[in-house]
Amino acid sequence: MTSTEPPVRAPLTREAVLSAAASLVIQHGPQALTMRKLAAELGTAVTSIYWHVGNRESLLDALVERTVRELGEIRPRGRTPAARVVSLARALRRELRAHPHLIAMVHERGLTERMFLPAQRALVHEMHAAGLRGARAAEAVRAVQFAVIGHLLVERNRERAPVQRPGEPELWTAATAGDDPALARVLSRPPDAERVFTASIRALVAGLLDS
Amino acid sequence: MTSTEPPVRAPLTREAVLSAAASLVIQHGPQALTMRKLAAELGTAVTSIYWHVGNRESLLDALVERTVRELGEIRPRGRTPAARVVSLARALRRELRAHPHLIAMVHERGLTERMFLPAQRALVHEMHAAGLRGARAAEAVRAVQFAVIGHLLVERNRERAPVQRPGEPELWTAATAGDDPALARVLSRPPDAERVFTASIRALVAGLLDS
DNA sequence: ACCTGAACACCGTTCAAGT
DNA sequence: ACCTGAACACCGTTCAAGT
Repeated sequence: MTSTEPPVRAPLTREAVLSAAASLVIQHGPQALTMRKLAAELGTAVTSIYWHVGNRESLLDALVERTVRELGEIRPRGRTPAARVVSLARALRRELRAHPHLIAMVHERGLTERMFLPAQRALVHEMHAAGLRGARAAEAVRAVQFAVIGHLLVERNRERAPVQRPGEPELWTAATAGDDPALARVLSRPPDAERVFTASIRALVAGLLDS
Repeated sequence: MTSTEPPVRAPLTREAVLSAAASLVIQHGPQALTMRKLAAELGTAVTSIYWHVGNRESLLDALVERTVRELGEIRPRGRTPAARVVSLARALRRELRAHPHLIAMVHERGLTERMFLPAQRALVHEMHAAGLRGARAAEAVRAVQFAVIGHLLVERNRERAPVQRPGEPELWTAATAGDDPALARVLSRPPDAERVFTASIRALVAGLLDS
């Protein structure tokens, strides 16, 4: 006798809103997360969302909280402290690259430091093992941290805007490269982000640990 | 006899549109650059702007072109190649920090590489002077470039979202710092971006040049 | 306690119409 | 060649009203 009623929807919850929001961001990027699209996705009125999460700002805050909480633990590998720091940095990069959109949102909402705390602890441990202490160790930790985040931001951006106008190719010919055709060849091609990252971190850590 | 006419406005030009757009961005940030606010600023109808610059996308493109073209030259200082590379990086950072909003737009529109070309040439020169050539030199150039851009992006973000919740202070106590109170003290305070940058670049360049 | 539609003040963009 | 207002399809948010 109830078969002609409108379909019974599961009652809207804060968690359901957050999950739908996350899936929108993961699938179509942050700009796809509008209150109206979210409501459509959930099959509710736009205004219902407001009752559960306040407004768009606090929705984003909550989403970011969730992402930070869910970020996995990372374990260093390798024998020397330098190798272990490099492995931490690479693992961190891999972890953060898993959900680039969400990470971007974390960053944009100023929670990057907080997200980095577990990694920071591990880094401190390795710096101590390498014989650095106090302000020196702290600065080394921060240098690695900035490098990881910085490279991620640069990469994310390259991926989002791959078309470089006029583009490097026509700008690096053998003539402009100080008679170094091999260099011209490498610089005229888009960089391999992973390679640049690994090389940078190795050099950075080497420079930090022996001086 | 023409004194009661509406005030004669200088005819709208593409340049006038670009200048007004730039000033809006510099003063109030990229989100303040809406077509309607721009029209209000110029005292014209919104739609007039479209005649001169096409649409919002091409307006941003043109704005970014202009910024890139106006970026000044940078000269290396110092005696050793390492010192000269560090000085290039620091000058670059200072230059880019002068108009953070515009630089952010350049980056978001994928023109960062292009903007970096003059600096890239100078860096290549120094890498050659330091004895690096070919792929090794190219990778070193890219590492420095990524480091400069990366640090800038991280800093810009810290400045935009200075409120860190819960914040590092309560997270770094002597107890959690592996018995290193000096380190805990440094890590519980917000980093001095300039210091971190200089230390990072020095270590990176040292690591790149001697291995 | 939860959900709704109407309404408001914003967007970018198109288009037909003016000079 | 240049400028205009009206109109369209989008935003986030508020609010009074429903159950």
